Amino acid sequence: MGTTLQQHQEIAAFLRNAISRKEFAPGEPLPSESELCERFHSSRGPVRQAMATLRSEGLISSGRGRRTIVLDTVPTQSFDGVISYSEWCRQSGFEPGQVTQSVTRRPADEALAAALDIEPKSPVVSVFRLRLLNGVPAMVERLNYPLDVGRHLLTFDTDSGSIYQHLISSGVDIDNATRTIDAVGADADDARLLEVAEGTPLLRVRRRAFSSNGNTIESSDDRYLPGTASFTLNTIRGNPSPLSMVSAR
Amino acid sequence: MGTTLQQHQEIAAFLRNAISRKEFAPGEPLPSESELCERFHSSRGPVRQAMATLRSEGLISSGRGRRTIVLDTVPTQSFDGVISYSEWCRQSGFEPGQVTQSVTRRPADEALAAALDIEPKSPVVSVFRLRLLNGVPAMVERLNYPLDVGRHLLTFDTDSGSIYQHLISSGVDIDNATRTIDAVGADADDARLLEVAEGTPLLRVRRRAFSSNGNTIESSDDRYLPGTASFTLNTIRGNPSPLSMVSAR
DNA sequence: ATTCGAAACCTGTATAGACATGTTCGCCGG
DNA sequence: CCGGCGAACATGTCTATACAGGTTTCGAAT
Repeated sequence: MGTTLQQHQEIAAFLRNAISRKEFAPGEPLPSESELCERFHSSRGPVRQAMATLRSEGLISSGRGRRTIVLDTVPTQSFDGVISYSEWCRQSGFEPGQVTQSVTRRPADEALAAALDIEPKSPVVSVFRLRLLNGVPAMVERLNYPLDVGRHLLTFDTDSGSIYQHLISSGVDIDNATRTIDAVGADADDARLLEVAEGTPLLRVRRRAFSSNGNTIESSDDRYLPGTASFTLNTIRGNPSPLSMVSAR
Repeated sequence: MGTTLQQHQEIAAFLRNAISRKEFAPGEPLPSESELCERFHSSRGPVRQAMATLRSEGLISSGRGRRTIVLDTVPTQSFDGVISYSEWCRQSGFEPGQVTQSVTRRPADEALAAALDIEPKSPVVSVFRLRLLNGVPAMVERLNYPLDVGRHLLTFDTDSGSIYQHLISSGVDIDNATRTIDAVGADADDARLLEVAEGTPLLRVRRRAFSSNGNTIESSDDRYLPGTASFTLNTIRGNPSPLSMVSAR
């Protein structure tokens, strides 16, 4: 954990911190690069690297000649928060909770096998949980893992906490993830668990997670009650957006 | 337009191109930095800058010691595509269309004034359009502009094409934008225009656009028919995600 | 043949300096 | 008082070099 930070990480962390507590007001300028160089006894490289990070996070806007300014601020999200509902809650200051409906070991059907990039009928482990936000139903979670990942869950109490944490500490290597966001109507299960009418609009987030050598680790489907969660993104001219809108047609 | 590209932009464009046409297969390695240096007669700086861009777009994953690998690829989106439905369609190979319902000049109510960061009752220009994808209803668009921006629209035929293009060529400076994504049920207008039942789940994207000196330029609300559009995002361990999930509670 | 270890290679990090190009601000002249 | 020019300053781009800390590979010793 407490590994020493690199300079550019230290600078980025300092700026993120100062921005989030409004020490640098939205709309007005950050210290100039040369000031930051002095303050951190660093050359321009690390400073610019930190700036580039903040820019790609949508926190600041800069340009030739002008001072770098702070944008009206959207909190950023760590990788852990992207993957794990529990982590996200904790980062946002809420209390996560879960009520497990089922943990199943079964052979994969066509669609799931394709999503996990394995042979059809290979064994998979599926988890079906209702997730709570401060004790109130907020999301329905359907997780699917290939057996060599999911086997760590068969002896795990899925009501006790974060599956992600458990997988990490079991040595599973998660390197990157793809999320697809759309809207669906609540099906019968969703409706019952979230205590709404069938067909109620839900925000759906499908996620596939991969290890650094390309193996698919997870394929999941989370459905949020509207009002519980929404997604926010800053995009800056000249920085291509990593969020791409895709048509199904 | 045809300004000469900087080296790092040229390298990034080359790699994006090669990746998108699968000349570098998903899952396997990109040329090493030193190869790219040779190929582009450049030092490591520009090459690493290009890599950093692709990484923040979620296209590649790299790490100390290992080769840089191509992730299963999500097309990226230019800033124009973020702002403009017409641009997005064109980038995705579809034919955009529009049927204007109304263009209105009126005083802002409380909520809209707050969203546009102007005094209540200041005049605003609102545009209400049905948008088509290859001739089929796909999205309901509600755009709102402060008068000094919107005045360019009062004499513009909003059925003729891209409002964004028109504003740009009228000299409006758009620097960054915030998008918030959630799900809502279709209201009476949505339902009528999209030819679905009231309450049908729609994917809503609210957008606020800003100039480089912080003025709010636009506040909009787009509602997509499910199946027409979804959002996809790659996130890589160690790169904080610019897409942040926010709870309303 | 198998295993272990060192060399080769790769990306990450940092330094220092140079020049390009846009913005801001103040001085000076009209 | 105002306008315009220029200096100072800001960020963007590029080069060259060095070292750190991982992975891969291949050869030598067992």
